Order: sequence, then structure tokens, then C-alpha cells
Amino acid sequence: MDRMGRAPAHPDVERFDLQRVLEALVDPVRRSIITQLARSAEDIKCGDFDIPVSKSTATHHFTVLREAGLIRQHYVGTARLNTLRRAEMDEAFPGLLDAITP
Amino acid sequence: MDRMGRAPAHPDVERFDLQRVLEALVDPVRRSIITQLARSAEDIKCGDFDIPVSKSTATHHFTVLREAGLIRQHYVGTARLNTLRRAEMDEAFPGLLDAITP
DNA sequence: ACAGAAGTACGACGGCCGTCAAACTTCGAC
DNA sequence: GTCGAAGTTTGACGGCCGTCGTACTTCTGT
Repeated sequence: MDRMGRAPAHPDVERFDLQRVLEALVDPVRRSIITQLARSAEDIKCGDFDIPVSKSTATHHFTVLREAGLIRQHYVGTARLNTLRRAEMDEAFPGLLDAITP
Repeated sequence: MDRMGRAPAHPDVERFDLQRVLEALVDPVRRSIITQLARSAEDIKCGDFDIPVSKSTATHHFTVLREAGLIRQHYVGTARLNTLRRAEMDEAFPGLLDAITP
């Protein structure tokens, strides 16, 4: 019955919080996810990222990134696709993504 | 004899490390220190910052900021003056300081 | 020389966060 | 409708980090 779990909440741009964003970006695994998204033209499935952690830990990292507003997630079948919210991040914190993306 | 404690090591620009810088900037107290420095035209004494922590904790925060390369410290009498290393930070990570300074 | 101001050093403590394994859910394919 | 693939949830564990008080050092002023 609880189908909400499949369409998780994404914060609105006006509610982006610098503290939350930095807490998300300070973790190397999460920053690696952001970098891989920034380099890619298309969305990336959770399982297709190159990160050295277990599935459950990966889920945790995606949750942190989503709740900070850095990524958008939507389901396609059983796969969860991830998109970088670049435009909105650039609007909220201009220059930040560029500064931390190698 | 050990006078080195009074002229602590500052990292060179080429050795700035993004991970270290973000770990320094993620703490609200440290970011507040950076903001106060960014707003001020002159250097600021350790004891003159408006931060809600004890002296020993403050020392810890200044150490973290200095070792990340964000500030430069030098003694004048018993006071320790702090300078924002803005130019060098801008060179190493363009846009970062502006993005996190409200 | 002494007192006090300005920081530092050193433990100690508490909480948070990244990590994992195991059990579970949801969807697609056959 | 069963099975496997893809993620999620939950609980537990370990380590790190921010915090503080206390004791110490260094310099200034008197």
C-alpha cells in the first residue's frame, strides 16, 4: 500500500541548505557519485556506479545526496535512475559544483 | 627552546587537498570563522571571533583551518592573527570560497 | 620579578556517521 | 506464478571528531 517509498521526496530549490549540501559532499564516495554523474550525459543506475561499498551503504549515500538536493531519483522498472540537479544547484550555490568536480 | 610552536607550518598551494578543505569547511563553527574573515578587511585575533566554543576548542578549529590551507596565522605579541588565504584558495579551487560564503 | 592575558597541549567523553550483513520488497522475464 | 535482479530497511558495530576542563607556556605591562 505504501507506494510513497517508490517516489521519494526531493527538496525544492528554495529549501536547499548549504550545511546539508556540504555534509553530503564531504564524503569521498558521495563526491565520486557526483563526479561520475557530472561526466555522464545520461542518467546512471544505482548499481552502475563505480564505488567501493556494499549495496546497502550505496543506498544510504544516494539517500543523503537526494535529501540534500544534489540528485534526482526516479524508477524505471526495478532500476533507480539518478540525475544530477546541476541547474538547481548552480542556482542555489553558484560555482560550488564546478569547484568540487575534478 | 622549541620555538617552532610559534611559527606553525602552512601548506603550500600546490599541496592543497580538496578532501581536507571540505572537511574543514563542513563544520559550522569553522565556516563561521571563514565568513568573518571574508567580511573583514583586516586580520582577526583568535580571541576576537564570535564563536560559541571554548578557547581550547577554538584552537582546534584554527589548527584544522590552517592545515587545510584556508588561513594563515602569525603571532604579534601574545596574540595570534588570522588571515584568509583567499588568493591561494581561489587559485586551487576557483569559486569554492565564494560559493560557501553567505 | 610578578601577575595576567592569550593561546596551546593533553586527556577524556559522547555522539554521530560510514559500514556491513541479513531479511525484505518490488518489479520484470520466462 | 516463480525466480532472479535491483534496491531498501533494519540493527549493530567501530571509529572519528567536536567538545570541554585543566594544566601549561609565552609574552606584556607594571
